[in-house]
Amino acid sequence: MIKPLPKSSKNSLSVREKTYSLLKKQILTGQFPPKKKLTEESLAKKFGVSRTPVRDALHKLELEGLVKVAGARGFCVPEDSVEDMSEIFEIRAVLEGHALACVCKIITDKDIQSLKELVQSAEQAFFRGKLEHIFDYNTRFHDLLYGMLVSQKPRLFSIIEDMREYVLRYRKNTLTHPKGIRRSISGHKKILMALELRDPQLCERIMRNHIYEAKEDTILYSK
Amino acid sequence: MIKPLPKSSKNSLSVREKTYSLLKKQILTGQFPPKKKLTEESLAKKFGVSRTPVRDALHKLELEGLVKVAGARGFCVPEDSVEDMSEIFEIRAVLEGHALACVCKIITDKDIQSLKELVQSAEQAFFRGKLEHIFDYNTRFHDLLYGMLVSQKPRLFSIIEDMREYVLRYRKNTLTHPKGIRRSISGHKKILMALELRDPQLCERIMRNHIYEAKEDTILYSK
DNA sequence: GGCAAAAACATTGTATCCAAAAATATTATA
DNA sequence: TATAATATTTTTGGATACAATGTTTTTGCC
Repeated sequence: MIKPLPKSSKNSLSVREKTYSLLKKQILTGQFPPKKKLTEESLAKKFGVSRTPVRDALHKLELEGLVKVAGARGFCVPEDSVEDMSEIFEIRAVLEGHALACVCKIITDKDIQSLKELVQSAEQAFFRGKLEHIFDYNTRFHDLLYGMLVSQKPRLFSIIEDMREYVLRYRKNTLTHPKGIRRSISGHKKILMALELRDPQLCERIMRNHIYEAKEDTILYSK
Repeated sequence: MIKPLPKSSKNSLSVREKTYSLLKKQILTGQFPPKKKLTEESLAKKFGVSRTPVRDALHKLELEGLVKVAGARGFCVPEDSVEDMSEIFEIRAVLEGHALACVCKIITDKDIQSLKELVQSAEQAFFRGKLEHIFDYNTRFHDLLYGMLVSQKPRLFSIIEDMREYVLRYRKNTLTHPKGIRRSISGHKKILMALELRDPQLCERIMRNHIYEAKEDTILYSK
């Protein structure tokens, strides 16, 4: 017998969702000069949609801190601020420290192996001078790591994702500096070690430290 | 000479903001049965506004986890789930632990004194059997504590606020049980002690523990 | 009566409209 | 010319209209 159909999962994104992710991407890749006012009308024209989905997107992005209200009216991309970035990294350190402690309780040997391979690939890319690949390996390392949390701790996962996304644009600078790369790779090795020991407290400490290092480097190299 | 005017700060809330907080309040006080579909139209009629601000409010509340998409269409208040609540408390433990460590670096003796008075008031209310006041003292204790963070760590503050708000409805039960109250008050005393010592790491440990206790009690007494 | 197709209905998504508010330009006056 | 009052334009907030898409009910067939 044929089953009663998988309930037609909607595969086409709504205009709102498309507008939202497009706008977000453009903001994260620095397409809008900070402080410049974003008007609904012009964005709507740019994306070929009406003001409604643009408004929705702007409001959602405001909650994420990617745009903020400009004076009494309208939105703009906020200026980069060290304090702001610092705070985000601090929150990340605390949350991801906890997340790694959770992960170490459920991770399999196989997953650890995959992570190891990613670190090795990053290291090889570094030695071969392929600095532009390192950012990707880095991202995949973290994605694989936290992907294990999605089902058990969906909220923790999504807050972490938001925060990482937010600082992504700054990180791109850091991870082209040899010193930043070396620190990052050695940090990942320590993480692997802590995971292999399945020691939650150690995991937490190591991850916190890893992110504090990332914070330092990001502040250093974004100037 | 008269100054060029303080730029007329808007004091009247927009319809959207009013709708949002009204709906939120009603959800948090359990006015909508879980799983029942919330339709924009009916809410709009109920609040005497159009669908637009209701839609905005629903989308915002979705991000906070106070409503979730129901099937392919519309929203509903999610059912209480122990896993969900547990996760929130865990995140709170981690974030508020960090927050207290931050607070202990900037808190004044005067603020510590105010906190002490709040704890004493709560204790007296407990001895006098005024259980219904304890919840308020509790809230004021936390408000005063984290209020010190607003300017320096606005994001940390607002995440913590969201999480606390989210579990508020469950806490109300807990804090009418004598055992829960006793644990809560003794937790606050420990927090004060750690603050007086200005020991960040101790602060973090104590606060984490305090919130884990709250989690246990909440799960226990909400059944 | 039970099931499937289709029609009717309900509800959301998107666009547009209008009014209120703010920013900007213009004019009058000193 | 500088400033203040006022008119004009821009832009947003909120309501409404309409289209698209689910959902439910009805109807016809076996």
